[in-house]
Amino acid sequence: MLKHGILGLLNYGSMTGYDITRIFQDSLRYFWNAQTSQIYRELKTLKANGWATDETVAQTGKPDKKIFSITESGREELNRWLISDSSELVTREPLLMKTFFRGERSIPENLAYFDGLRESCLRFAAQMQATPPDIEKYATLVDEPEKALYWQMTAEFGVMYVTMLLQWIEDCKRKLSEATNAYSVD
Amino acid sequence: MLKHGILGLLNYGSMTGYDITRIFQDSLRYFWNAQTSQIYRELKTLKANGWATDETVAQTGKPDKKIFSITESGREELNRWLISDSSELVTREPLLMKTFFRGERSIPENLAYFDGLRESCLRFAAQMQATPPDIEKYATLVDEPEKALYWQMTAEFGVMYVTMLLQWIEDCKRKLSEATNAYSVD
DNA sequence: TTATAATATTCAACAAGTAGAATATGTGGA
DNA sequence: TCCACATATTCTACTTGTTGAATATTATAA
Repeated sequence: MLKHGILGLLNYGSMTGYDITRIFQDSLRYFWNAQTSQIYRELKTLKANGWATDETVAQTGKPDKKIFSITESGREELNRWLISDSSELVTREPLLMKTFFRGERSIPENLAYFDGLRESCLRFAAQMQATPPDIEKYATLVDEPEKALYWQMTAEFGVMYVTMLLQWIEDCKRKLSEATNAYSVD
Repeated sequence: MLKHGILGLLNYGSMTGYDITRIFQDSLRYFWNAQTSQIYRELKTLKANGWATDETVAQTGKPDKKIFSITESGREELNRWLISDSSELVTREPLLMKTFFRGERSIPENLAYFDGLRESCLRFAAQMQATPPDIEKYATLVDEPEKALYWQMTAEFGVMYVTMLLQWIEDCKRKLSEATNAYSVD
């Protein structure tokens, strides 16, 4: 999956591992967390598969860099991936795993747990609000402006997701308050 | 994470790898996909860490089984995990990775792509509707009925998530229709 | 002068997840 | 009789993701 994400970026234009790392941090981080080390490793795999080539460029004032370019075979692979069937709705939701087993802890502690989640959501939402300009920035990467449409969709997913999460958290807290009232009749 | 999920189940009562596999398929599959081979492997790790013990029980008419039980140290680990900070909102959303790069494909094809996603969501929603009885079934596993409250929360997350997804898909399709009208003026 | 930030890449070790087959036992139905 | 099914576990090989450090160059600011 990360392989194909990188291939997708290279398809916009040749770039270095460093560029890719920054684009991930700026734009794709909201739905995919990639470590620098993993990006460089996948670039090697891409090259080994013949999906990309690299060229070392000496620079003055900066370390040398390796510019990666997608190959024809890489473009084919990208499209193969895009048209492949993917009814993969279920990934892993660490959040829910931890919620599922919270019966072990007290209701007040769990209320605090949900408050913590709420803060994370608000931080995330604030970051989402702060970053739309980045999408504009990378829009210069592509030739046709319609492509930015799909980027916008993923950004909107982020907004909807965090809104839903906040709603869910409120529902959970309400349930816990009701449970507190129900179990502590004094 | 899977380790702790298994630990959480063992905390409800001693059980075999086979039991755990079925519980994952019945109840936790909606937010965590676990392979049988992985479950058995993690059980070995749990034992190696001293978090669980196992006892082989011979059966008549069925193969022998290994019943795993959580240890005191395992309970401590479970609680350590539960109280540990986890502002891990961002996992990986393969769905969005594929959406992000759809600019490569035509608008009609992408409309079909979203229709496919919609079908997956509807299937998922139908399955969600069909499975609530399973939660009731496993409710007999626990001593205190309040614990089922948290299971219900994760189930409701599933419903809200799929509802949100369907809404998002409609929004995306609408955007694409508008784009079609905008770019093909004839 | 010294620290630090930005640029740029690499590596080792480990943990976690995927894919798929292999093995074994007995029941119930066609 | 033979097949499918439920029960129950194991294994190999591979891919992917995590952690954290190491290395190198130059500009800029304190």
